[in-house]
Amino acid sequence: MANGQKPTINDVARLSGVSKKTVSRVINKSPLLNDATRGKVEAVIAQLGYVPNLQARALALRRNFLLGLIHDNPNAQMVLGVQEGILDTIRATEFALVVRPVDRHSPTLLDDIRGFIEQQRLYGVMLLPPISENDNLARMCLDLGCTVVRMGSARLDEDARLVASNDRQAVSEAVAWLAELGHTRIGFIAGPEGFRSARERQDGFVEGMARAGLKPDPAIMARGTYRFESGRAAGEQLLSAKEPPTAVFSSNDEMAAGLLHAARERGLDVPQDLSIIGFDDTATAAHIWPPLTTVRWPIRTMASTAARKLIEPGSAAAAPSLFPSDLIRRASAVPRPGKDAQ
Amino acid sequence: MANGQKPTINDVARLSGVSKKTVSRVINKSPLLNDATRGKVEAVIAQLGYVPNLQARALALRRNFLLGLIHDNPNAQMVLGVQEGILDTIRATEFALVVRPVDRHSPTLLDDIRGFIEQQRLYGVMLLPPISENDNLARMCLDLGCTVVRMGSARLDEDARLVASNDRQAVSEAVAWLAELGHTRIGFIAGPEGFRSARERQDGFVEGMARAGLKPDPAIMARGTYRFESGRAAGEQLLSAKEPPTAVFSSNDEMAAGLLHAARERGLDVPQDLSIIGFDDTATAAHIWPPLTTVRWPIRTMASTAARKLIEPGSAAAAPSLFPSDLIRRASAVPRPGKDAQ
DNA sequence: TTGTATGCGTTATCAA
DNA sequence: TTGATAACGCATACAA
Repeated sequence: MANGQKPTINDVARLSGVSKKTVSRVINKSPLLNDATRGKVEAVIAQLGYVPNLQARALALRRNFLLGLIHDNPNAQMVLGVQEGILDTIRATEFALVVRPVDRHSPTLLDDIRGFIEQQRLYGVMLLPPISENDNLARMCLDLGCTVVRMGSARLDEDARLVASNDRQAVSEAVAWLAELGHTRIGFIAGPEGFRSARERQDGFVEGMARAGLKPDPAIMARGTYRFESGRAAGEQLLSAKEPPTAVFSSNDEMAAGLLHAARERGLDVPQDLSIIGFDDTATAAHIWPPLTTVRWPIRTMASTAARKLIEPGSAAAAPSLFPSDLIRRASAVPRPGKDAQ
Repeated sequence: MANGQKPTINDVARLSGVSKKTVSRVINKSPLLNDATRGKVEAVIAQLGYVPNLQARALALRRNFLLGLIHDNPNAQMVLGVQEGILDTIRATEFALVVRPVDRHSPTLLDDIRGFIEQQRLYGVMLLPPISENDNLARMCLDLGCTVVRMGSARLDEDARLVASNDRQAVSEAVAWLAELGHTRIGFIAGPEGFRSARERQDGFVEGMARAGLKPDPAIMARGTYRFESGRAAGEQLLSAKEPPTAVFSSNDEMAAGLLHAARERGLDVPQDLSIIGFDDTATAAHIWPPLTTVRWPIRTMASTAARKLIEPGSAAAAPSLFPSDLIRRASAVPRPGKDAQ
């Protein structure tokens, strides 16, 4: 405090006439403390505007107060939702959120992340899909002595280290909805190979078709990369089939937007000639025309829960790890035209 | 190293038979060091997998290695772009990026941010619009002993603390482009009052109109909130004017998407009946139909530069602080129909 | 070119 | 219930 520096625990101790250790006890809310002393010290703390030095605490405690968010995710809305969810949990704590976008195609991915965790000595990390599906990565983080929570679209780890949506069921229900609307020629745009979410959604599609008594037709199924352009390409393929679909489920919104463009370019009217359902409920979904019927999963709540699992490993297993999704019904999926007339 | 702990500088010193200080010199790349000693120590470091403890360094150096990103921004794509830009710069350094979404309407905004900076003892912070326009906030960060760079849409601080686009000029050019396409009834959707960017864009509109010899007509100008719904509402207002516009500049993409919906609901064809230009080049812009002509500013480069200014205050003033924007010409703005026939 | 003693701000140990 | 002293891992001042 002497000069223009920030006050330290020593300043507080001196001014309140107690030892450093006593101040430390006040900071750490130790129960064995005389109320009078506590009050005295707290007054000085307030008066000085003293804030404990987190780096010094980290050193002495041999632990850190940093949570890492590691991701390689093309969906900005989702990443930001996750950040907000994590903040919901840690806002009132000493933890801070450190972000690290990575490139999943980098040959040095593992080493990069290892270096990051070691250098910053993270307390815990949250892994977002698709890299959350990498078991080696998760194991490495654990070996580095860092708690881990993986966000995914299926049970890809034990409860304490998982927050997941149930994509299979969600897609199955979306397809059931299309069937309910009278559609029988239902197409599908898959996500990229190797993505767990892509597989889950595909399984959900097959399951939903089966439940509706429908048979998936490979002629109106295509694979995309989750990107807009791939959705457009897949759309061209599907729509040029001999017997084109009257409805298509796209494994994410961005590809659904691409499909919409493909339909427009062929002079088709959406939703009259073609119903579309997407997945993710990104900002785009509500802003395109027609507004897109899509699957929304509770990103923010999941992320908030994940953060709690990270900083309270004790209660981690008890917190929920599976979260239900909702079908958001907008204007892009309508009853099959002429259905009533049949 | 003794037990299962991470190796420290002491372990390295002992195993390589030198003092701690010598190891410290190796870590810090001190020039006055015998090459042989350096090699010997580096070998031990590699063998042990030793990583210096950043918290201990922070304590000894009385500085930290954390950069903060403080924002209350509705545009996810932009925030993520900023994060990636900052990472481009700090990836090879010891710095980490800590994020803090805030609520600009919170009455305790200043106190929240102060607590955050003090607690984490940030080295520097980057402020995103619209809160970057808050002079009191910027000053507080500075007073807290933390370097600051503000991202904005005009010169709102000195070079060392600024990365900005020139929104006024960009909008002026966009309007010039509409005029070139033959439009004379050009409408405008403004951003929310109190936003510097909104003012700059409005000034740019007026300037562009003047340059084209056109007079802005208040009957086809409206104010929005930068959100989708406000764009739709503004659109309804503009399009129900006695003499509706044949082209509209919207102060951001999201409102442009809303305007598009309003046009559709009135049975108008975009772009045949109405040309639209937006601002930001968000993901949505390319994915709506028709693809939106819009203004793109170099977010990632700006953020990367901002990070450099933060961590190298010396060269900060020298780095560029004003960045040019581009008009991305897509399909939503076309020549005014019948113009040639006139 | 290298080493010794000391400090950074906090917590843990153990005694009072 | 409190306090003196020694860590925590690293950097700086000053010597050698």
